[in-house]
Amino acid sequence: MKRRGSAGSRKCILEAAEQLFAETGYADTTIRKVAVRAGLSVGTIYLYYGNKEELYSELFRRQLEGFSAMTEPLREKEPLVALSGLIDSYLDYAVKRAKLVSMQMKEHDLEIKKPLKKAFFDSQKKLIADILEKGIRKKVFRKMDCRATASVLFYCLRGMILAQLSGDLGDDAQGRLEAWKPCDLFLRGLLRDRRGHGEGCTKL
Amino acid sequence: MKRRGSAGSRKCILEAAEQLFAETGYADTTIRKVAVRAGLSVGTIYLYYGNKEELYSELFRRQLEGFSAMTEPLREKEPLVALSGLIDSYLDYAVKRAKLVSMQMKEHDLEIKKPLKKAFFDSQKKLIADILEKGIRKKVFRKMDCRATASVLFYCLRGMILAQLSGDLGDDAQGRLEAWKPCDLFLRGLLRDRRGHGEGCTKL
DNA sequence: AAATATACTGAACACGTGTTCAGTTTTGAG
DNA sequence: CTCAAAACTGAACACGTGTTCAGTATATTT
Repeated sequence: MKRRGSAGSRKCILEAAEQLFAETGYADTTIRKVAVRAGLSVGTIYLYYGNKEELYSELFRRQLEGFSAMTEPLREKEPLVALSGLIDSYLDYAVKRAKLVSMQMKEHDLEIKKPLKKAFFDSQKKLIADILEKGIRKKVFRKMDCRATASVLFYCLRGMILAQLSGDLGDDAQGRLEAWKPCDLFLRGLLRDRRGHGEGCTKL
Repeated sequence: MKRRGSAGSRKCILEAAEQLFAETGYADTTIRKVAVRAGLSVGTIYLYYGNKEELYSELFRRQLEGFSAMTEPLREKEPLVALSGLIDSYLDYAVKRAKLVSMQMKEHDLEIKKPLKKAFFDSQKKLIADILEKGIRKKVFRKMDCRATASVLFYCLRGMILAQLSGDLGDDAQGRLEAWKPCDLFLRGLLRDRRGHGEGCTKL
C-alpha cells in the first residue's frame, strides 16, 4: 500500500476525525472509525495523536483559529458594517458547519478545551468591545460600558447560534435575514441620536 | 431490607438519577451508579424504567414542567415586571441548577427529547410574545412583530444562560444584576416614547 | 546490497457499559 | 398459617471502547 508520510497522514486523520465528530459527536466517534475513514490502522492514529482527547483538542483549536481569522478583519470596517458582519459570520458559521457547532455545544464542558475556549471568548469579546468603542468615537453609538455590553452581545450571538441549530431560523440566507429583522430592535439600543445617553431604565 | 413500594422506589430512582446526571452528564451516569445511590439493585431500575433513555426523558420532562410552572404566572403581571421576572427566572435557574442545565445543553440533540423541547420552546416563546403584546396594548412597548421578537428574545435569554454557565456573570445575585445592567440597552429597544415606531434601520 | 530509519499494522488486553432474567424475599389478603 | 402477588436481586451476557506493542513493510542512506 502507498504511504502518505508523516504530514499527509496527520492531515488525513484530522479530516476524517472532523467529519466523524461532526456527524456523530465525541462519544460516538471511535478511533476505529477514524482509522477506517482515514484509510489507516488504529495504531497509526496513536503514532500522531497521543489519545482521543488530544486529537479532538487539536481539531477544536484549528476551528477556533479559523473562526477568529474570519472575524478579525472586521476590526478595520466601519462600526455598523463590522457589527452586521459579525452577526453574519456567526450565523453563516452555524449554518455551514451546523453539525460541528452542534457537537461543540454538546461537548461544551470537556475539561481539555476550557483554556482554548476562554481565550477564544475573550478575544471575541475584545473584538466586539473594540467595535463598540470605535462606534462611540465616531458618534454612531451612544455612550456605554463597552466591555459589559460586548459580553452581553457575545452571549446573545451564541444564543442565536443555538436558535439556528434548533432549526428555528430556517436554512437559507433569506429566512435568516427575515428572522433577524427584529434584531434591529436590538441595534436601536446601540444607535445614538434618538435619545439622550443617560443611565436609562436601569431598575426596570 | 425495608421496601419502599412502587411509588417510593420510582421517586428514589428519579432523585438519584437527577443528581448523577447533573454531576456527571448523560454518558458517565451509569445505571449501576443510579442503583447504588437509590439504594436499589440494577434490576429494579429496569422494573420502573424501560431503559436509560426513558429514565432521562422522564427527568427532563419534569424539569421543563417545573420551569414552565415557574414562569407561567408572569403572564398576569404588568409587562415590564413580567419581562424582568422572566429574565430573573432564567438566570436564577441557571445559577441554582447549573449542573443540570449544563447537562441539558450538553445533551441538546438527544433524539428522545426533541418533541419535549419543541413544545417547551414554543410555550416559552408564546409567553414572551403575549407579554410583548400586552405591553404594546398598554403603550409601554413600541409596535413590533411580537412573534419574531419573542423568538429573538428567547434565544438571547438562552445565550445568557450559557454565559452564566461559563461563569462569566458571577454567582451571586449582586454580580448578576451588575452584569445585566447593560441589558437595559436591550430593553430600551423595546420601550416606546423615545422615538417613532417606524420600520427602523432594518438594512443596517 | 546491506543497514538503518521511518511508517504502518491489527490482534490482543483490560475495562466498562446497558440490559436480562431465573431466582429470592417481603407483603398482605383470605 | 398459607400462598400468591408484588418488589427486589445481582451474576451473567454480549458488546464496544481506548490503548498498546511486537511485528511487518516501505523508504532512505551508506
